[in-house]
Amino acid sequence: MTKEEVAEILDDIATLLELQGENPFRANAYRNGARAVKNLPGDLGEMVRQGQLTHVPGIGSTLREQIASLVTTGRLPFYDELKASVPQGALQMLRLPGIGPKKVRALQQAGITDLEQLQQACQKGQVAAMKGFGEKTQQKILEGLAFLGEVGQRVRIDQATPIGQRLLQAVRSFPTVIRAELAGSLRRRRETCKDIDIVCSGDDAHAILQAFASRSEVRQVVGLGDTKCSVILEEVVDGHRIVINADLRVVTDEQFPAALVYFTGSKEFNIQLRRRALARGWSLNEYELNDGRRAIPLRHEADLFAALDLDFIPPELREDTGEIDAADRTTAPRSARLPRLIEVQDIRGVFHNHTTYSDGAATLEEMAHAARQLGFEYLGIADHSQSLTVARGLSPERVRQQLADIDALNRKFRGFKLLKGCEVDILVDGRLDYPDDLLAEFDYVVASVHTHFGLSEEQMTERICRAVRHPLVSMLGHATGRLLLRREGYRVNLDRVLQAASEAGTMIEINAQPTRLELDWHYCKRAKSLGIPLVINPDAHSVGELNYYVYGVDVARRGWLEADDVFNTRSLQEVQKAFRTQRKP
DNA sequence: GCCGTTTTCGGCCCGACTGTTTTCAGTCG
Repeated sequence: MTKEEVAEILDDIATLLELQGENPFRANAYRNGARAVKNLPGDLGEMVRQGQLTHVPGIGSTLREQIASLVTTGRLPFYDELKASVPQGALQMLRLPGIGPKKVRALQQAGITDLEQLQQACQKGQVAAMKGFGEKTQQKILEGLAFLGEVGQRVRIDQATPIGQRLLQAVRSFPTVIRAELAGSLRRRRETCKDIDIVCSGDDAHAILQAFASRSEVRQVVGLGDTKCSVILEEVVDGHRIVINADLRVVTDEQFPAALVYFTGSKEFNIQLRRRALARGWSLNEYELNDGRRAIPLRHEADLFAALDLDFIPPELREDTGEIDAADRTTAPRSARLPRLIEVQDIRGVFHNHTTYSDGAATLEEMAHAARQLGFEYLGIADHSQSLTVARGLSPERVRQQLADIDALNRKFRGFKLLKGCEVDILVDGRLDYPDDLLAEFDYVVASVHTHFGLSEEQMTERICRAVRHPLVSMLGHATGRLLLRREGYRVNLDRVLQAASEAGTMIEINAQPTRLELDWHYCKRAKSLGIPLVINPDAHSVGELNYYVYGVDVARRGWLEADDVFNTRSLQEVQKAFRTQRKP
């Protein structure tokens, strides 16, 4: 069982305990445990066997035993019993806005155990009559039922970003607004967002909130108070209708720095920051940092960090995975420091891109032109290999033709070069889809899994490790095959894959397609610690998709990567040299 | 359930908003 699966079960247990009306702190302990497991460095099975879970904060004796049971037997009787005692419908009710564990419990005790019964009870007016409920709650449930599956779903970052940017510009243009910034997961550049958070400072909060609530893209005003407005937006992005929540919070300009930190989160990061303030007898909330006598004057976010003896922590790192310790100015000698994160302009080229030769929409020439427009020094072409017929994978003859075309084009370029690569399929047994003599003709080779997703974890891990160890493979393509919000990745032990890559000197791709965004940032951090170079690749199938590399930079930043950790920050010469030396005879 | 330079028991971040209430519980972030 993978770390992710174990973490999900612990998280489920937390939810089930809440639904049972258990002590909320006990439930929270399971959520913390889930997070701790997810962030563990290394192979969970190995750590359990070695007894290394003993010193992990957030995992005590009970969780340790339960995790061991899950890892060694794949089962946890406690979880099974808990699951059996809570009706499936209860979990679905939790997805309704405004409905939490307490209300679900009340409904269950009234004999309403699934969504269908809930709808009927609301229509008959029975829910409004229950203690603690009322007309409005009943109406809200009915509205929630109508939009279930639409509102409250997470949205990909490439879809949320343009909506957030437009909204932010609008807020900045409202009269009396002084400062405004995106906050929340969008500012932390998470792969997906549940809502769009904006914080602003201004003199007339009422007018600002009114202007926000009256925007044309607002479908519904969910809440409107003195300092805060919550709406549901409906917008079309790239031809897709997106429904997403948006919150605006208005504070005074003196409060803005503390508010921005607070609403940027993450929640776990905020808790740690607040604990740090408490530890010195201070207090921190969304308005101010107070030393017990007065609010400490803050002009910018960095002032708040400095007041707590911390270096400025970039939003992408605020996940409570060690960034506060790394930023701590009081520990001497500094054991760990915050990384100087990679930036978009550090990228000099990308390696995994398709053309009309296989399933791309643009020709070699068009792709090269677009890459030069982006200021790249080089562009790697890596079309699909022969067995991937659905993507018009290239036969050896066709791909040799492509290599000749690239040579011809390169003779025309000054200060720019097309690099010759391929995205070779990793066959079901871990062999590659081209013979070695052909692979040796490329400048570099990306190896990816596109078929047989249903293998067991053991088989898939072996399959990928074998490809990663192949002396002609330069980098592993999209490491787990996940499609965000649509498909889980295949079952694979990534810790073993990383180990194999580290030993073989094989690089690993950060696939910057916003539908994929893997290697997941948790593992980027781990890859870095193993000395594996990461490669940001847009996996572009058209000219426009070359721009996706910026989302790969987001992932890299969340994974603590510096420019030196990412292969495509190197110059053309360095890249070519590295590819050559990677292939030891 | 976890955790400990105040503690092995008694805490566990904290405020806004809503709706159902006559003073506050539940939800949310």
